Amino acid sequence: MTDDVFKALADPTRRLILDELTDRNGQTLFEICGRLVTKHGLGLSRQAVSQHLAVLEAAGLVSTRREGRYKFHDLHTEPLEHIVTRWLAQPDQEGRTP
Amino acid sequence: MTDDVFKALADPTRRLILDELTDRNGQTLFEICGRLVTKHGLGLSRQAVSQHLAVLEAAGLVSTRREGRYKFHDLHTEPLEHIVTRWLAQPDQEGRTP
DNA sequence: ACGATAGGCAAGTATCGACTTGCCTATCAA
DNA sequence: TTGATAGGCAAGTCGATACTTGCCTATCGT
Repeated sequence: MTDDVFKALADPTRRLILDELTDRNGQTLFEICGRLVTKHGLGLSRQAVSQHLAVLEAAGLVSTRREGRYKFHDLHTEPLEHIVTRWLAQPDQEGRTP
Repeated sequence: MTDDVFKALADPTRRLILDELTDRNGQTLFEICGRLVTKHGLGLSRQAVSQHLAVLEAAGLVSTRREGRYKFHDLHTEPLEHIVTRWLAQPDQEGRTP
C-alpha cells in the first residue's frame, strides 16, 4: 500500500504530473500531455503519460471520472500526508547524541 | 536532489533500514544486517545492505562517522520534511477553481 | 606477527520499469 | 454515416537497479 505510493513518487515525470494536477485539478490525458510537453519540454508519448497516470491511480494519488469521451483526473493528497511521519515521529527533539 | 530522496525511499528494504535507524541511531553495517535478517526475515547479503546504505547516504538521509574499524550510521530526517509539502501546499482549503 | 572482525571494490546477472509502436474502441460533430 | 477526437490494450525494447560472488584492505585482540 505505502509501497505503491513511494514507487509512484519515485519517477520525476509522475511528480511533474502531480504538480500539474495541483495547479489545475480535473485535467484530461491530453491536457496533461500538452502541459508536460510545452511547460517542461519533455518529449514523451501519450501512452507514456497514460501509463504514469495508471500508476498514480493505483497508488491512490489520482482518481478518475469519466464524462462522455473525456476522462478527468483528480488529485488525492491523503496518501501523502502520513507516509513520511513514520520517521519523523520524534516531533522536533532531534536527539543527537554527540 | 529531491530526486535522490524519492529514489532512495522507493525501495522497501531501504525504508526498513530507516525504520531500524529510527529505532536506534548510530548502528554499524553488521548490526543493521542482523536486524533485517532476524526481525524482518529478509535474506540478503552484507553487500546488498552496504549498497542500500550508500544510496541512503547519497540522498542525505544517512550520515556516517568512522571510529576505528567501526562505521556508524546516523539518520538524517531533514530531507524528508519538505519533499511532500510541495503538493500539500494548500493547507486544508482544497481550492477547486471553477 | 597472526587471526579474526568490520568493511570496501568491482564485475556479473537478472529482474523491473519507462517508453515506444501499432492497432483497436468509443464518443461527438457535421 | 463519416471523420475527427479521446482514450485503451498488448507486445517489444532497453536501460536502470537490486543482488550476488570473489577478492582485497584496515583495525583490533592476543
